[in-house]
Amino acid sequence: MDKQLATTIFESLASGVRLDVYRLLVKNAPNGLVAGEIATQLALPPTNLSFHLKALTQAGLLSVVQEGRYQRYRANLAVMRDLIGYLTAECCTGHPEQCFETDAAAGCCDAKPTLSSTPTDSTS
Amino acid sequence: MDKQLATTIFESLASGVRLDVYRLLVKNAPNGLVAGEIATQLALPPTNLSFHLKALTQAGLLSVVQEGRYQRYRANLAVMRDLIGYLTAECCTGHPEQCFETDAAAGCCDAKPTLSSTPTDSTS
DNA sequence: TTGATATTTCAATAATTGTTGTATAGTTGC
DNA sequence: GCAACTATACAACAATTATTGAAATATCAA
Repeated sequence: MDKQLATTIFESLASGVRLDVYRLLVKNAPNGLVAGEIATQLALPPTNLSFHLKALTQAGLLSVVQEGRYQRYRANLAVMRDLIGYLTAECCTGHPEQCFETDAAAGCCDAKPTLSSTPTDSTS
Repeated sequence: MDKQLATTIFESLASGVRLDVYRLLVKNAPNGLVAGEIATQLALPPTNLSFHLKALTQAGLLSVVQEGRYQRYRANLAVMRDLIGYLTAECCTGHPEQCFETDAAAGCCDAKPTLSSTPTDSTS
């Protein structure tokens, strides 16, 4: 994970449409969905969906395989895991006691609710 | 965390400049830095930095307090934690065995390297 | 007060991104 | 071969975002 890739990934998720697409595929992991199913569920014109699927795929967030005349898209969860690592890897240098309490992504499947509402200190 | 906020946060990080700023402040949590220090470290014109700081702050990723004639910016780690939860909360419905292995954000401070191929690059 | 410092706001411009319709390419089944 | 279906590529236009310098606001120090 380098800066260029991280920026590309954030750009990919910085659109309501693409965020919907990505989350839909996270929810439907690991089977994924074919393009037409995504278009139907999100009520998007195929041209526009294709534009956004391309962006997500080029960022590495999705992978795609051909199945006959269909294209099946899947969320690439490992990339998200690496992105989170990139954001948090250097945090709080010299002050570990102030860090994330996380557990964070463990909210997935392990369903540890320890994090959802606990505020750290706060400034606001 | 709703879709609008998540999109705003991703937009905030979808710029090389803002990603640099945010990571610099994560690294310098919890003390934060004043605007001039950020400008110096990242070699940015103050006008441009102010533009990006405003975007990050409005997204909730940073908080700011006035210290005399300085403005001190800090990364709001709780927001990032919630964002990660938003992305992963519904993943793999019905197929938990295919999920994130994470641990992910625990890379912070706990420094469990179990998850990533490449830990960091750290050059901005 | 005056002058220096720190940061933001404003306005103009440059650059990028999103959406849509039409056209194209590949797959299936007859 | 042909026609129907799935999806992507291209082109035009609309909309948004990034960058910069000049001016404004606020604080500090004498």
